Amino acid sequence: MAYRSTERTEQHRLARSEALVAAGHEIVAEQGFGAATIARVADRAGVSAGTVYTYFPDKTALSAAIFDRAAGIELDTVRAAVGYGTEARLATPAQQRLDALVRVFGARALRGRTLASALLFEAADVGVERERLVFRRGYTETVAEILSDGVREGSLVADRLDLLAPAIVGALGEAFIRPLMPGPASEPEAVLDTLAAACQRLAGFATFEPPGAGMNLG
Amino acid sequence: MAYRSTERTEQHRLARSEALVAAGHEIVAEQGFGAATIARVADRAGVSAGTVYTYFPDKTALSAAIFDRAAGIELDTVRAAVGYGTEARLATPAQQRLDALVRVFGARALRGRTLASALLFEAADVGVERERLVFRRGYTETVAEILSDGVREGSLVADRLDLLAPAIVGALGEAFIRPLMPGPASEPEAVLDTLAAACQRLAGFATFEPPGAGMNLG
Amino acid sequence: MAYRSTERTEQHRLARSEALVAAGHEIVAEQGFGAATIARVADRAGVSAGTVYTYFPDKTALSAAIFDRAAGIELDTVRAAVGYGTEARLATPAQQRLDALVRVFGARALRGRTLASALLFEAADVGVERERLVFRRGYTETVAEILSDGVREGSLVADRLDLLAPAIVGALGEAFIRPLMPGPASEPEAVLDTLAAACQRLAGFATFEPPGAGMNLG
Amino acid sequence: MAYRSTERTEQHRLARSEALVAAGHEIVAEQGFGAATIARVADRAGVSAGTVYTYFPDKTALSAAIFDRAAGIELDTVRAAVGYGTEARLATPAQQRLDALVRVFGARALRGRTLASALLFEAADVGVERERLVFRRGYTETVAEILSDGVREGSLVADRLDLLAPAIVGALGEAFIRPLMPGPASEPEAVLDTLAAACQRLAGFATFEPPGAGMNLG
DNA sequence: GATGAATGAGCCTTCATTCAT
DNA sequence: AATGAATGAAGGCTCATTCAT
Repeated sequence: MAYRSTERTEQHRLARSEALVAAGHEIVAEQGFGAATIARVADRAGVSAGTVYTYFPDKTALSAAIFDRAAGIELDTVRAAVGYGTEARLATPAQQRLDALVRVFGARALRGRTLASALLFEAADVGVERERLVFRRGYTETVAEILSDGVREGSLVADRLDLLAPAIVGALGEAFIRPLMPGPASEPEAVLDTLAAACQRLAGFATFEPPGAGMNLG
Repeated sequence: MAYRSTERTEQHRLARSEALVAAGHEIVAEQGFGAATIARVADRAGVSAGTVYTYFPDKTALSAAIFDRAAGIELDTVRAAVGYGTEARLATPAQQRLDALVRVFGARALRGRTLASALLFEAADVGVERERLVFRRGYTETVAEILSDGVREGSLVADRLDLLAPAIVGALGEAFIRPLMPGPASEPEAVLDTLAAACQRLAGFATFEPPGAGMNLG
Repeated sequence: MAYRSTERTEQHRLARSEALVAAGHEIVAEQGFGAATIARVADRAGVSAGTVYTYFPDKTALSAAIFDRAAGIELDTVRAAVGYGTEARLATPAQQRLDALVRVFGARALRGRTLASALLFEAADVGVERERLVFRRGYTETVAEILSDGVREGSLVADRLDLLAPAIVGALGEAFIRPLMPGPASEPEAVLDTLAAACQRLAGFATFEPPGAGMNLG
Repeated sequence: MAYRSTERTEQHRLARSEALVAAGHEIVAEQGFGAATIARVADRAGVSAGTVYTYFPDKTALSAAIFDRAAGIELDTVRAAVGYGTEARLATPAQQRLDALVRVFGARALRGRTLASALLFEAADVGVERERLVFRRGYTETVAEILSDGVREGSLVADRLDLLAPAIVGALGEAFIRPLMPGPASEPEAVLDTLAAACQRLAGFATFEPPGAGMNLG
């Protein structure tokens, strides 16, 4: 009766909720989590501040949702690029997949530094910190899969993947995202090349000639 | 007389300023930059909030000064451990010095996570971000010196030290300070060993047997 | 047909309205008027917040209706216990009826403190305050009837029943409902006995031996 | 140096704090605790809202202070009227002192109903509720002292003073403060007379001829 | 120079009420 | 008649900054 809801309505709810998260995503990408106040997010979504509370119980939940969306997109892109979790991935040598991972991650990070920094480093809500853990674990698992594939295929000798994988994730985050040294900015290409090679060494692969993009680089 | 007076005054100014920065350092080490409000710093220094503005034009400047002090101490300790900038450093192989750097840095970071996290990651004032750049450059230069010493002594083949050095710094920061994966926490010793080895590889050194503490570890 | 429809509609209206008030009653009994927000009441009644405004012009009116219902039930129970307004009441001595009133009131209040407190004391809407007046008048009239019956039967000498009756009501409310003095809590039985006796004196009856429950205690 | 504080300053602090509490007192007396918001109190004290937090840690503390002041004045007045805690009190018969208590309490309550109601009944902050307990205990102790003096002097036979005393306090509060029955308002004098007599009976004193004011009635 | 009280903008959150559907 | 999303005015609280003394 009236409203014929649960279809149109539910869709609307999702759209609104999505709009709020999208607005938050934009703000975080531009200015970091510190700028993502309830009022600002609501305003950018074209909605009043009170309305936010129809969709999220509190700021922590909104922040977490924003983080989830932003980080999820990043992680999915990287995973797609290396065939994470697929059978098909084994058709490509592990070393080449690590190379792809570094390049996809790096290219995106260099393009959107504020966002990358917010996702990886910015101190924020408890909600964000909780999600961050999940997100980092996701990256670490992705790297770990590649490394253990490498071990299995014989191209890599390594123990303590539990320490090596996060170290690689860390090196990536740090090297790509942190504002690099002032002075003549290196061209992105050179940065990518060097760090891809460094990660190969870090992982323990033998020297590697980058193959040109053989996979989807997102 | 006038001069004298000015001198005394100047000394007093310095002492006060120093007391404020020291108080801030303590607070940041205990609770991060988020807790270092003007009122709290002034209070811990035994001074009124208004007085802070006699010594620093605004909060940004105070935060920057606090950062400088805290980060400076860390950097100096690491540099002392590897003989940065001294003639004497050349008596020790580069690879061994890199090992020392990793271990000193890591040991301090693991001991004082809040401070380390604040210095490396915590979102903060513009002032802090600016200083952070300087600080990271300091580390990078320290690593770079070791690497180029290695090249000179023939133990290392590497170009693009400008990219390699920050990658090493980044890997260190990330791997030591971020909350590691949930699950069984590795013992600090194992962490240090593994990361030291990984950094050797990252740098491009051949495999290395850690030598027992041959240098001052601060 | 038209009439029928109207009747059905009217019945429906009443049912809805009643459901809202009942929901409010529950909430007030559990958590007081402060918890009886429009949204909460509507939700518990299985109705949307907007719908409330179809039945009540504003929150004040809803609160008043809730109060009316809750207080009405209490008052009716007490009145039934003392035969208020019936011919039959005169078969029981006034003093014994006052005893019954005190015990019924007290027992219910001790059992449901939150509700009792909400009805008697909780600061609330203008609407509630207005109804509270009616409610208290109801109690006062009940006591007054007993007292004047007592005068008529010769067991009591009193003028100014208009002042005596509310004083008795007040003593009841206060003594039973307010958190009693800290320290060893008296057992409910003792409290009931003592206050029943005190009310006898307050009313002006001679000493009275409580008779065992001679009336319906609801 | 500068400010020569701790004398002038401390005095000023006290004055301001006092001004805030006084402003709160006024508001509560006029409109109850519900109206005593931080902003409103600050405004009436001629101060900004933020300033309140210089003097009170949070709203609970401010409310408690307001309550303390208002209730303290009332209690002190009543106690002075009955010689509470003094040796001199024993010169006056207990029954007469109870009479004085009722009249002083009642007269003040009838003069300032909103305040009395706020102090005795209004649901409010945790801070207020906590203080209210103390305040009620104060009244109860005052009544209890009179009653036990009466027992000692032989004019009264009573056990369970622990229940009788609060019942008297309750009766007073209720009968004087609650809006009495609508209709022709009784003259205050008659109300006082009747309730004073009722309280004598409630306490268990024999009939008593009111003596004309023999004590300070505040 | 030092003080520290005062300020006021800004943050998160709640809730009675309205209105297009 | 019913819906329930949206509103916007409060409310409590924090903190960098100013200024009379």
